[in-house]
Amino acid sequence: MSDSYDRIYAAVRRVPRGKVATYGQIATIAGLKGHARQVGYALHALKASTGVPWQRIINAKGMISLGPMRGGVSQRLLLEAEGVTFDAGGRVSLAKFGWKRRR
DNA sequence: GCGGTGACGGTCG
DNA sequence: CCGACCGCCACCG
Repeated sequence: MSDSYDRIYAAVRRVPRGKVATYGQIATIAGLKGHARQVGYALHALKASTGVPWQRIINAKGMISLGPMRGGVSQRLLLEAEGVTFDAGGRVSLAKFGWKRRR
């Protein structure tokens, strides 16, 4: 396990329930500013039983980056279970659910 | 060690 | 508002 991944996971854990964060935001918090892709890799390599709320991480468009058959559907259900709503286009309102990091 | 790929982001049209 | 292009960089074969 690399320290970078650990930081990413730590950043993801800071996202409160019912809120969502973008890859770029997580990357910044993790100290990997501009390396949003690495965040994606880190989460993809993440196992289900790690306790990391990976479902709260979405792209800048407010949409689920995962393909529908790659777990995206599951992610959406998890978010809706937390109170996050999706519009007709399958997008989340970042203005309402976007997490504003506090320190 | 090289080249292609990707859970992305920002800009341009 | 939405789609297309380019840029960045770590990971995998």
